Amino acid sequence: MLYLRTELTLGFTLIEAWIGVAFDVPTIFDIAKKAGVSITTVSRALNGYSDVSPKTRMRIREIATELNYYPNAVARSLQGKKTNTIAFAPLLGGHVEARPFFKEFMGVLALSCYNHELSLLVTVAETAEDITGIYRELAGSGRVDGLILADIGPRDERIALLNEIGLPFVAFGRTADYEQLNYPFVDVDGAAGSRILVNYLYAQGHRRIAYLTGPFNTSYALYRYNGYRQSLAEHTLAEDTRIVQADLQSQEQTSAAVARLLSLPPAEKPTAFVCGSDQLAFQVMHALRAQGRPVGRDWAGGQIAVSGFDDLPFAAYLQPGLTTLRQPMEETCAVLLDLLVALMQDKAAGVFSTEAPPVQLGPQQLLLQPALIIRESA
Amino acid sequence: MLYLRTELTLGFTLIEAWIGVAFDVPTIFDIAKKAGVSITTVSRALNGYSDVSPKTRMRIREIATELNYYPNAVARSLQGKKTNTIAFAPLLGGHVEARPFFKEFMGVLALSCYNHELSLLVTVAETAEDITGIYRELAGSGRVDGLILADIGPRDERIALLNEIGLPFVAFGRTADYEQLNYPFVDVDGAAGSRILVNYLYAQGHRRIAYLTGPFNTSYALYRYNGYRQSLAEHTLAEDTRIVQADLQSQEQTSAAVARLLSLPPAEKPTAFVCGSDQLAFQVMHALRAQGRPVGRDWAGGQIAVSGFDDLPFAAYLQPGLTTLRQPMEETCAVLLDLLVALMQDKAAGVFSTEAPPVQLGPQQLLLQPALIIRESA
DNA sequence: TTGACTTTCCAAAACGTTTCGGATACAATC
DNA sequence: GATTGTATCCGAAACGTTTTGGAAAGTCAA
Repeated sequence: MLYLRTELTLGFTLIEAWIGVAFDVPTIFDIAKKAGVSITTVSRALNGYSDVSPKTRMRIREIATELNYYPNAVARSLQGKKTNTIAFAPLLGGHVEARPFFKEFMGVLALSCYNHELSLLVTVAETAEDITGIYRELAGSGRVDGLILADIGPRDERIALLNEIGLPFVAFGRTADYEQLNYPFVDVDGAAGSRILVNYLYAQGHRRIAYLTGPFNTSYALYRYNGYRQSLAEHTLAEDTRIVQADLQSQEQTSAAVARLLSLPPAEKPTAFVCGSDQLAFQVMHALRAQGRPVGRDWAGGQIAVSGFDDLPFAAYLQPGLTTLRQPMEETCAVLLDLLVALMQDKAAGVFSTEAPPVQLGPQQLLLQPALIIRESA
Repeated sequence: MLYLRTELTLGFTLIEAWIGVAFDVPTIFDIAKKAGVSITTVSRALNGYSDVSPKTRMRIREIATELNYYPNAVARSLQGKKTNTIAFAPLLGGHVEARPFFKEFMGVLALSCYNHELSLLVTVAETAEDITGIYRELAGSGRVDGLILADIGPRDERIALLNEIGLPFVAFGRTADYEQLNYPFVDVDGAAGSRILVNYLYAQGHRRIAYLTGPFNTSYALYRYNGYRQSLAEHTLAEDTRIVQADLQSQEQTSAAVARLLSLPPAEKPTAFVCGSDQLAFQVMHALRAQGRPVGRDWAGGQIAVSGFDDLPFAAYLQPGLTTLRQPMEETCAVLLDLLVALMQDKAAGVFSTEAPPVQLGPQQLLLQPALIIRESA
């Protein structure tokens, strides 16, 4: 379509508008005609095959640029070639606004795709039923070469589905049975992160450490929680010092949970609030502020220590700055794509474009380490 | 590909691995063969044409679901049908981490695409040269039906390019010459927003209002700044009360700018810091905190008022909560897609899926209004 | 002069759909 | 019995590439 500026008169009003005019995108045929060769030769010239003379190749190249020719990616993929596109099909139960991590991840993934010379096709699904059709269509349609999974649950029927379909994929996160099902994934060690954090709090003198978390339908939430439990056990803190508020899904629920914890008798009241995600920590700090309770490291002086997990860019701007565990997001996405690209080329994953090689759990299962970022909140 | 679990022996190590096995995705031919009809009939049955008997249609449908058939989207688009996919090709000069709004926008856009039953193809570009090739390829390849533009500059060569190429697009934001070039866009009225805000500050008694902004290479930054200027003029505040720090691109630069403003003699020192974006407001508050200056509404009492623009979800979590202008992001994306969908169908944009109809500047040019969100920071 | 080899090119098939222009069979009408 | 109409189906072309399996022409050695 070529758009032309024109003037239309409607009654008394003069309207300027762009009028669409049919306009042909040049194809390989146009080049062949202009160069006086066959389309085969054009194709092979443009794709760098050796069986075309330098002169012809040059001429074809010139005509191609002159005509603003770009090969039709759709025709190319139909023919069986790679699309250099991967899909990201997150499973969003409704509100994204409540899920800053999703946006963060997608942003970093998009940039990482750019570095890997890939396009990213985002197809949002809401329910698990949707996802089946979406994955099957994605596989059958040849629009993408691979798939990035996120929001992995402790048991996740999606990986069995994808194995059945045969679409190359890499999961961000792992199921509980990852050792049996040898599928490719990259995960950040949530349990290790929680242990590092609890050790740190223990060293600061904390003995009653509360844990706040969202629902356990994603396995990262479980791993993080388990790390907390393990660390308490290592420090031989009794079972009943485990003070947990789970399934927090809104500011209201979080505020209520915080109020409940604060109303415990002095001997049971926690001095530190460990949160399963930064988002939750934001809500917790919001609630504490609303109740006039100071947040900080000085628990003996009545402050309450708060920590998060993720290190969203925003965590640094909070007042006080949020002590949290950094998920190496860029590194994660880079490794995710390294793995996926290798899989799409049917190669074993070898070199990774990250500084430190990740821990290898299985042949295609990688674990990255979170880092404790100490700010003022704990 | 069908993946099978097997055991491989490498030296002494026993490795379990998934072995890829060629596996056929069913096509329209498979269904035709199984149903004993032609592929034409299958196609027409599945697409709801009337020239196929109810019995045949039913049988074909059953076989299709039994075989897990999904039509190949690539073949379909090659044939000239719609792809139900739009592209988002932002122009990122490097760091995304410094651009929370980009991630926010993309997240909301992805969800809005879901509501419009569209897929979103994200192709990040870094330089303006990249973008030419990307747009042309997108247009020629038939992978997408339309395009969403963002980060519009005061003069933006991309819209001329797209008009030449003939790919339907809608811009988020507008160039300075939008009245001459009658291209479709949706924008949020930055100038109006700034005026509302400055009026509010004026009513609060502020007379020396500083303005801090990033570079003026995007036109939203210019519109917002112009609104500030206009509002100062309306209140007959002299030109020399304009205290502007522009081209702020990092925390360091922002901190330096804040220090400069704070070091002005008492008669010139601003009582309010108006920031061109939330991101910048975060940095300003960070700097003020580092210098021990309290942020808030009580300027007579020595507090400094700080405001932002965007209302990122995070603005509410700041301490004190950030007073800012809300960009109606969901509404913007919805209207953007309404407009684009209409354009892709060669129809004039009519009904919008938003509550209040947006202001119409031109035939396909819409302006949404930001809303002042008053929190504690100003 | 022949055969072998190299260089350069191309026709046709294939990828999986949709669509155009009939074709067939049967019923209804004159 | 011929004509018209209707319901149901199908063959073949088209979309724009890549790839396969040669073909033609030229070069070189024997």
